[in-house]
Amino acid sequence: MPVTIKVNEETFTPRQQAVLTAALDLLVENGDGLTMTAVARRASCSKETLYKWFGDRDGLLTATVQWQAAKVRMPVVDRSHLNAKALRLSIEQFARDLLTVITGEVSITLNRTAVTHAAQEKDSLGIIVLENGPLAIRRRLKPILEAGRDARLLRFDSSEDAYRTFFGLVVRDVQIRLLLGDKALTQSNVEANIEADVKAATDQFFALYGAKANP
Amino acid sequence: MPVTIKVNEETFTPRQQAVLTAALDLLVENGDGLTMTAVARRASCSKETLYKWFGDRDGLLTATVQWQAAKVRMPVVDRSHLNAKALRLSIEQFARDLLTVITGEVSITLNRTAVTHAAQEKDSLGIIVLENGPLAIRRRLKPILEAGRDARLLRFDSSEDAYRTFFGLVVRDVQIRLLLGDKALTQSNVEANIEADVKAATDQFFALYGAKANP
DNA sequence: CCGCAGGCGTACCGTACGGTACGGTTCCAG
DNA sequence: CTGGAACCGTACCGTACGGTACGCCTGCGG
Repeated sequence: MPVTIKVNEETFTPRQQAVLTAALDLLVENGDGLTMTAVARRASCSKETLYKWFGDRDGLLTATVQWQAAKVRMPVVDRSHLNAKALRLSIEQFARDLLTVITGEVSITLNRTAVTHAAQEKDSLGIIVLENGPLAIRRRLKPILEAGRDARLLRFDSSEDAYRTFFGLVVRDVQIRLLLGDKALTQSNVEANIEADVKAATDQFFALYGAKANP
Repeated sequence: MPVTIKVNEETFTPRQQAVLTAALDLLVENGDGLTMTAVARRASCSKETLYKWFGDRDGLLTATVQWQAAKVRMPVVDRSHLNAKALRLSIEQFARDLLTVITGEVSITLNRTAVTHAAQEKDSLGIIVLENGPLAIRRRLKPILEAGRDARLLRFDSSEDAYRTFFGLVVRDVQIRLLLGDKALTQSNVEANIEADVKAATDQFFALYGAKANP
């Protein structure tokens, strides 16, 4: 059984990327019903090629998730002159990005796929999703938070705790409800409220961690 | 194809409950690999009986989730004399219950199963899990919050928003990381920190919604 | 004692799908 | 022009699993 998982290798030929796009499309529209035959037909390639390129079904799945997750790129925040207003805008931007990503159809599909995968003692997809989702935001947000603390604009002991509180304030129960297919949370319904939610979460975050807040 | 989904009928004979217990055990230990043959063997019953009782595989799955989810019962909080201390203890208790439930192995399994199910345009399991998980807590917490507001101990416009903020402060990124199989979050690791997390979340909740907090 | 309903165990069927093999085509190097 | 590498399309294989059929046993009402 050829494994050849190219986890840390995101270089795919255009043809391979076309295959991955087809796989992702099938994943999004058809739910979990991703079959090798379907991918081959959709991408107009042979199954043999799929197996040559990706090893097995898991390899194809991993490559798809890896490749797509890596495409999520958050805007870099200017950290040079960090007054109160700029900090607040940065935080708001992170909240907006986070909400936009997790409510997107692709993100929901990828998270569902990874959760399903994790239910079978396979945690590779979960790690990839975590790494490119929450943890990516954390890596980018933490320096901002610490810069804010250095500038006496924020107050906290652990930037890790501050980040996780931020995550909770922003995401709340939206992600789990979307993953569970809650019909009351249509995507348009959520998107319409993103701005209000962003503002509310940012207000609450500053209420808890702003310099003027109680220690 | 006999359907006979007994969604609002949680009366199962002891023999049927033994079957459901076997199904749940298999689900927990074997992940997604729940096969009718395995359940029949584990429960020492025939597949034909399974199909007679539960219709099909989905029916068995639904009955299992429904039956188990309904077993989660949260303690009722005394609402009669609601001073500040009692309110705080109640809130803490809800936070503790919520964290304890969602970090439990059974809850993780059920949520994973429901998410997997939702990836196939089947939202019945998701609804059941939602209904008996977050929404059950919401139903019980909201009256407490509103009583707290009536007693001038809390301040908020929408009890819905207050509840969802509470959920976010308590759950943060723990649930999604557990569902994705994050190895850094072993169950024991989380359980050891539950008390500290409960206190922190409650503190933050009161900082945001306590009567003395900024409007 | 008889008959039958309920249920166990097992054999069986059909199908879907992962994975492989193979012939045919295109394209490029020499 | 020729050999070969890459790849497409498709046929094929093996297996796992959902669902059904059937034979047998047990308990119980009459």
